[in-house]
Amino acid sequence: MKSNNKKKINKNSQQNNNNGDKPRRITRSSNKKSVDIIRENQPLKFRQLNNQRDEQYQNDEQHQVQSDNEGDWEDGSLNPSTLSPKNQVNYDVKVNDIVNQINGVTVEFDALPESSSKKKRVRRATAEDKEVAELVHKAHLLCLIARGRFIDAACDDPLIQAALLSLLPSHLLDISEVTKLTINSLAPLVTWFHQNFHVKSSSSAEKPFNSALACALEMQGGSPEEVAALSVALFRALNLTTRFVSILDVASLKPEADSDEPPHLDRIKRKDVFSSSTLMVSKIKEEGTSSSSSVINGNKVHETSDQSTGGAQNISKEDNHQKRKGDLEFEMQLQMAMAATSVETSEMKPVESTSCSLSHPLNSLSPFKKLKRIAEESPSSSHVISTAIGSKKVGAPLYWAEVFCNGENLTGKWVHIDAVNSIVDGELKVEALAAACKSSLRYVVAFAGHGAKDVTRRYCAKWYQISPKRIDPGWWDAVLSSLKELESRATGGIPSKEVVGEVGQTSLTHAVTSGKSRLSEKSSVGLGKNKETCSSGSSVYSRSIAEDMELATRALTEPLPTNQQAYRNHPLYVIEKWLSKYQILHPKGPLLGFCSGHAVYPRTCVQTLHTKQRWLREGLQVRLNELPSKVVKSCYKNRKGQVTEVENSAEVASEADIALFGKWQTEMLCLPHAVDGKVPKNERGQVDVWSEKCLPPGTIHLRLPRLVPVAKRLGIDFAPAMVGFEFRNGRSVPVYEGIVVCQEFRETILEAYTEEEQRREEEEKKRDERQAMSRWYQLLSSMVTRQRLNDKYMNNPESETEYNDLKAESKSSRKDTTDVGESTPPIQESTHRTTVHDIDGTDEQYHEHVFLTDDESFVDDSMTQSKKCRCGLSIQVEEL
DNA sequence: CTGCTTGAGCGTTCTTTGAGGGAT
DNA sequence: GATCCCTCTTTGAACGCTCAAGCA
Repeated sequence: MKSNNKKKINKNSQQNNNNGDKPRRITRSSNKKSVDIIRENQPLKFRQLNNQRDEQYQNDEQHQVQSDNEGDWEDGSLNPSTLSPKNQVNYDVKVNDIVNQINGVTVEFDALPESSSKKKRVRRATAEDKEVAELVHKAHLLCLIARGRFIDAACDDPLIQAALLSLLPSHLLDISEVTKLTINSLAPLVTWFHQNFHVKSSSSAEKPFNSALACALEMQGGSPEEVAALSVALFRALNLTTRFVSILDVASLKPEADSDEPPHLDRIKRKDVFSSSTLMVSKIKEEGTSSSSSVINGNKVHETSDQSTGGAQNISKEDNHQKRKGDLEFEMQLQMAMAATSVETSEMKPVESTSCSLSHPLNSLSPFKKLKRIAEESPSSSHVISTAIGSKKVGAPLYWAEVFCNGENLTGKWVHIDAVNSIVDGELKVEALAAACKSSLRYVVAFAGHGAKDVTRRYCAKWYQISPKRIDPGWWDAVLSSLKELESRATGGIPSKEVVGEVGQTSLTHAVTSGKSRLSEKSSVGLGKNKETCSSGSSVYSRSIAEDMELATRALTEPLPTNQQAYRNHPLYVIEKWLSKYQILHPKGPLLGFCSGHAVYPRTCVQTLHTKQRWLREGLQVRLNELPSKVVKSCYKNRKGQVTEVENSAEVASEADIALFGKWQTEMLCLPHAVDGKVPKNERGQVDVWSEKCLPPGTIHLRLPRLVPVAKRLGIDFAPAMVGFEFRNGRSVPVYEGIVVCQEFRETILEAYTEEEQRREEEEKKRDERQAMSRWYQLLSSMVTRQRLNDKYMNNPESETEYNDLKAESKSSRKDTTDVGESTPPIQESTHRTTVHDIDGTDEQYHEHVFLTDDESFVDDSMTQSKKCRCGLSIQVEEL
């Protein structure tokens, strides 16, 4: 531990010294150094360290500085940040004092800590932080999926659907009879909905979602989530195949990503959002009721403010600024999900008249000025209703609908419909709008039939920016796999088995055959009665597969990024600049374009290079006459002990270069075949068994211990099998496991090994028994001796001489028993003659009991032996 | 505002095949 | 004298990734 600390300190100190403006280290390695500091009049500067970890280091450093009693010199430094704030007033003096105490010298400073504190200390997230953030991210995702499924189910509510239909003008009802649905045919419906339903304040966060939806229906307005859900319900009521789509505004995968930015930046961002032309949903001001409308990007957007209702939505920044915003969002979302799901089965209560005014605010739009004034308000005094509760990402489109239009393409098309903002087929606008509202488009999930499907690709043009912010795809796919199946069944995407067979999508075949869909009757009514949905499998051969292909195509046709940084980890494209040391482009083409003068190639051209030795581990060898694809400098030529040899030796230095080869330069490993029972060995007389591929032909690796003596005894040629390395005692040590022998000796060796192991086990068993016997004998002898001595001396205090005799006898008795060691105890050899001295102190005559073997008898169950003395005394002895 | 460079911090990867002394 | 066994000590440098700051 101590050495670890020392290491870290040294590293830290080295790094500090590398920087000219960094603190110099006060070291105990030489007092002369400290004197030199004065002589050269070089200033000492200290860096302000803020985090706890560094304080720990500093404490350790101080400790080292002050503990002069230790034998060897250790590096140490002094940092003023460990002083209390009060003490920092006299910082110079105090540090001088401390240093004086240590070294007896004077140190001058030319900088106060304030100047060095200008540079902010970067606190990096630890592995634990990242793990916690990932867990929060996952849990939040699951909650949001649950929430989405619940809303999706609410959209299938027949009462709500019926109520919506009752409001719909009769001429719009005809859309349900359209056989070839197109975007144009949807436009009037969306326009009507947009004119009649608006985003406004809502106290529904604490209500069951069905009740809230009914309330919003009656008010013809509600939260963005409710309005979007109403649009989905309307489309479903009209027999249109519809999904409820949501951006899962989930807590960041990166630790502390939300809380790093200072409050003033948050304020600026929020202000920007409200002054931006992309505002789409309302911001609620605490005082007064207002509504507003604005025209954004050609789309008319209504803004409605209302009395804030407190509760979950009233999130004061002052209250929460200490908390991680992502966690806060997660908690709020969790509360909403819990509140909503807890009453899932409850009856729909009558809508309260107090919260659901019968007056329609359709014609009460306030002027745009009002909105602007709201935006200029201090955020600390305002309360924001966001679709992501507690989120700063106000105005971002988070909920919309997707309607399947079978008349759009050959196979139909899922069409984005944001009825809240009256946007039809605006899938390309979503990312830009979300970005404008500082919202991240990490997960876009479509819900239908209690299922869910990730459709992020449809709305995301720059996947390379999104991908690093998402959870591990394996976990995400596993979570969605069963939900995707439900969604596909509900939207008519699951094809017949024959069709699946044609397409070759075995995974979907599995989805069909293993179908455990619990698609409710209600949802099937909402989704399944659509004529186009029920069209024959031959025409709609597989909606789900077609969509998967569409999304996959988008993934492969991403436009080239315009900045070269984006190519660093881009999944599709690469520029040579960002290749790592062991990578190369092969083949170098096709050229896809240029970015800042750098040629762009497909990522598939990137090949990983290895040394010849490294390829051997893969069971491959570099072909003869192959030239290295790349030569890099060895980073290990100057390792300890080799420095002097390597110095000034260009020849050796050139040998230190590492020749790298690509996989295309290799072939299957061709090792010499075993001949005449001889195992081909390497220069070390062994076989490196990195894998089975590394075994010479005709040999076999026997991974058993203690095989070497067996093979030696049988005279069979073998080689130790080295399976890897491990670091032990500060160095790399080869690890051997078993031996390599020719295949023909396999059975012979294994038989001999089995016999040898049996013999060894028997010997071990005998040895253990002997040890046990010996130890029992020692124990019993000690007890008997002790008792005899007690009987003889302790009950009859006598002279000092006798007492000394007692001690001497006791000592000799112990010695005797010790000397017996592990030899066979005499108790076993003496014709089973066991002696026990009489412990009855009342006997005047000393009697030594003798247990003869003739008087022994076994007690059946307890494995004990009964022994009798001629005097009548009997004892029971456990048989060993 | 965006993109690039640079530096720092942290985690991961790669490296690699003992020597000496005492007991038996 | 040969052989076996135990005990030393507990890598560390380079690289990759990410982020922040500064600059153009």
